Amino acid sequence: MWDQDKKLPASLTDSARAAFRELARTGPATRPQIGQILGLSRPTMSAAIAELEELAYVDVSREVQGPLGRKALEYRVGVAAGHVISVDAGSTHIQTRVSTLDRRLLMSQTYRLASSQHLLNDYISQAVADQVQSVLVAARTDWGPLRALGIAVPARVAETPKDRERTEQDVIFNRFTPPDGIEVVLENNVNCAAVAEQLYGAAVGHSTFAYVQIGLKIGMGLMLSDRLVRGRNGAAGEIGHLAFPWAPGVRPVPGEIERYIGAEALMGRVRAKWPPKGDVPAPADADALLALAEAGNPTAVEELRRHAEDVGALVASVVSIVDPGLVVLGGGVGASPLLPPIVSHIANRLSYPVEVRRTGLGRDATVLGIERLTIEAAIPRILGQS
Amino acid sequence: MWDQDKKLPASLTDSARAAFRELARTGPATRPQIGQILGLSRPTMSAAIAELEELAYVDVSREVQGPLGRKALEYRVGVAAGHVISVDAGSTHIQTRVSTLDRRLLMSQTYRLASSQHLLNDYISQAVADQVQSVLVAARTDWGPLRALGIAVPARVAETPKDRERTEQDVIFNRFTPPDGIEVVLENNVNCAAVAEQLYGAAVGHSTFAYVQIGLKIGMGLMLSDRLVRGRNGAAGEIGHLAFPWAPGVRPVPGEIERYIGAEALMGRVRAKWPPKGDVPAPADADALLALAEAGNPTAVEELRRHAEDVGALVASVVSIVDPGLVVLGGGVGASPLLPPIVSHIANRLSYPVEVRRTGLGRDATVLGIERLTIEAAIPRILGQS
DNA sequence: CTTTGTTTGTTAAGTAGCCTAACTAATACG
DNA sequence: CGTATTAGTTAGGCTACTTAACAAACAAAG
Repeated sequence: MWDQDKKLPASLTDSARAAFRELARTGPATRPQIGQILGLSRPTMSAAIAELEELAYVDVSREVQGPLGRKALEYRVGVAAGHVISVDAGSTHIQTRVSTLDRRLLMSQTYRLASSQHLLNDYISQAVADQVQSVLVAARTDWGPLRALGIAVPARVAETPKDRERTEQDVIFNRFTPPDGIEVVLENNVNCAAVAEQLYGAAVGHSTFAYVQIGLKIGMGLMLSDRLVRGRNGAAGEIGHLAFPWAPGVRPVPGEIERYIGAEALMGRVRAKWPPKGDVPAPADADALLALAEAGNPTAVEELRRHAEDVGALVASVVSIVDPGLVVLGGGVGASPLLPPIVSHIANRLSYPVEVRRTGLGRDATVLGIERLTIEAAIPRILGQS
Repeated sequence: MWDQDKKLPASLTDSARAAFRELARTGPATRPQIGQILGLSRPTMSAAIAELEELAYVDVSREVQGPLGRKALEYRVGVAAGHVISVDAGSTHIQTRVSTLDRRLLMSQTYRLASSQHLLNDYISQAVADQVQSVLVAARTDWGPLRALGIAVPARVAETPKDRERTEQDVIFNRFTPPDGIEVVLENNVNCAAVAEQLYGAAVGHSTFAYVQIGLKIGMGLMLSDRLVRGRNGAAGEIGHLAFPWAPGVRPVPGEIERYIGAEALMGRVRAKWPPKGDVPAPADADALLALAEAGNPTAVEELRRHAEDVGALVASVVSIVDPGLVVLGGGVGASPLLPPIVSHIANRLSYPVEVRRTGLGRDATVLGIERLTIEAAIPRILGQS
C-alpha cells in the first residue's frame, strides 16, 4: 500500500474555493487583488491558486504592471472549469449563449420561431433541442467540460417534483432530453430578467427591487436582499393573478388583471377610443402605439397615460406587500420611457416611496440572467459539495 | 510588562459561540447533546463550555441521567449572559416581559391603557417609560446585565435615520428615553406576531409564510426563507395600501382597503343590513358579530362570509406576489375559525395554492415575537462582533 | 547606470481550532 | 461483581491559516 493521497482528486481548501468563486464572479484578477478582497494573506493566496492551477481550474491569463513595483500574474478560470450553455426559450426567439464560468462568450446564436407562441409547447421544446444539439456538435475541446445547462422558460417553475405536476415547466422536455449527467437549471424568464437587471442593468447596486414586465402578458421578478424570491410553488411574481376587478360589491375574476393590462386588451381599448375621422389611422400594435405616443400624438399619449395609471396601481400593490424601494419596468410596453414618471406618481400617491425606472437591458436580459444562474449552479458542483 | 492575555476578555472560539447560541435558542442541554447538534467532538465541546463557563456565560443547571451510562451535566445560559426586556406597546395594553436569553421568564406585567389608542402617541410613550422604569427598579443582581430592550410598536419601522423621518416610529421616544448604552430593538407589532407564529404558533416548521392581521386595522408580516421581510422603507406588509377599489374605470384611493376591511366599516355594513324587526339586536362590535356568527345566526354568518370573501381577495393578491404557501390569519376578526375555509377557497380560486390557518397564539404573539427579536439582537453583542 | 522605494512572490516558523484515539469515571443491568 | 454504555479528559496530530523575513522584479530618482 503506497501513499497516493496527493494524486487523488484532493478536496480543495476553503481559500481555494473562495478564490475560484471570486475569479468566476468578477473575472480575471491577480493574487494580491483576490487576497485583498477575500482578506487572505499572500502565502495563502499562492497556495490556493497552486491548488487550482494543478487541476487546471485556473490559468495565467497575462502579466499586469502596476504603477510601481514588480508585475503580477493575472489569473482567470481555466479549461478544466469548463463551460455552460444558457438558453432563453422565448415566445418569438430562442437565444443561446455558451460561456465560460467567468462569462467569456464562446458561442452565441439566435433562432427565430416561425410564429409567436403563447404557451410553452412542443414546438419550442423541439427548437431548444435543436439549438442545444448544434452547440454540442460545435463544442471545442478547449471549452473544457460542459458543467450545466440553463433554460429560461415563460412558465412558472416549481422546485419539488410534486409541485411540478401542476406546472407547464416540464413541457420543455417533451422533445428535448438534456445530455446525461449534466445539471439542468430551469428558471422563469421574468426572474432571469430580474437577475440580469441587478447585475448589469437598471438595478445595479440595489439588493432589493422588483422587476415588473408589462407586455402581452404581465409578470414580476422579485429580488429581496440579493435573493430571488420564488415562493412555495414557484408562483411568486405571478402578478397576473392579483385580485381584480375588486371594489365594494365587485368580485375579482381569476387572471383578469393579466387580460386587462396585457397588450391585446390595451390595443382593443385604444382602437375603441381612436378618433374614426382623424388623419392618423389607429395603431396596429403596441409598438405602433408607443411610437405615436412618443411622437406626441394626443390620443396615443392619453391612452398610454391611462394605461400607465393602471400599471401604477399594480406597482402600488407590489409596494404595499414587499416595499422594494425600486421598481424596474420592462417588457414590450413597460420599456417605454413615457411610463416611469406616471407609474411613479401613482404608486407613490397610493403607497410608499418607490423609484420607478425603465429597463437598462434590451431583450438580452433573460439570457444574461439565466447565464448567471446557470454559472451559480455550476460552481458548487465544480468545487465539490460546499 | 507581564502577560495578562488570559485575563483579558478573550475572544471566543467559533465553537464556543455556536454552543452559546444553541443554549440560548433551544434551552438547556448537555455537552453531548450540543456536540451532536453542532457536529463537534466531545473534547471541543468541553473546551467550548469551559470558555463560556469561565465568563459565567453558562452555568450547570442540573445533572441528567440517560437510560444507561454515566450521568451528564446539563448547562444553560448563565448570569453574565444577562437579560432582555421586551415590550408590546399595543393600542389597548402595554405588555412587558423580562427574560433570560434562553427565554426563562424573570418578570412579566401588563398595563391596561385608559382608552384604546389609534395612533402611536405621547400617552403610549409615557406608559412604556413607566413600565420599563418599573422593571429597572425591580431588577435583581442575579438577572445579570441588561443586554437589550425591544419594543413592538403599531407603526412602520424604518432602518436608516433618513427614512425614519417619514415614520411614526420615533414618537415612542417622545416621553421615553432608553437606558444609556443599551441596544434598542424596534419592530412593527405585526412583524413580531409573524415571528412568534413561526416559532411557537400556527407556522411552526414553515420557513415561508405570511401572517395577515384583520382587525381594526389590517397588516401583514412576511417571512420568506426564515427571514422577516421589512422592505426598503420598513413598509413591507403594509397591505392597507393595496390598490383598491380597482376596476376598469375605477381609480384606487390611498389606504381605502384598510378602511373597507377594517372592523369599523365592517360593522357599519352589518348594521345597515341587519333585519330591523328581528328578535336579535344588531351586534355592537366585531366580537359580538363573531359570537353571533359562531352561534349560527344567519345574518351574522352571511355578513361574515361576505367579509371573508374580501379577505380571500386580499390573500389572493399576497399569494400572487410572494406565493407564501401558508397564510396565518390573526387579529380581532381574523382569528375567527369561520374565516379560514372561505378565505382559503377564494384565494385558491383566484390565485395559487395556499393553506389558510387561524393564529395559534393569543394576544401574546406580539410580545413573544419581540422577545425573540430582542434576544437575537443581543446574542451577537454578547459574543462580540461575529 | 546605480540606488531607492515599492510591489510581488516564496520560505520558514508558528498558532488556533478543530480532530481522533485512548484513557478514566460513573452509571444501569444482569 | 463484572459488563456494556455513556460522559468526560488527556495526549497527540493535522489543517488551514497567520506573521516575519527574505528574494525577485519593477519604476523612478539621482
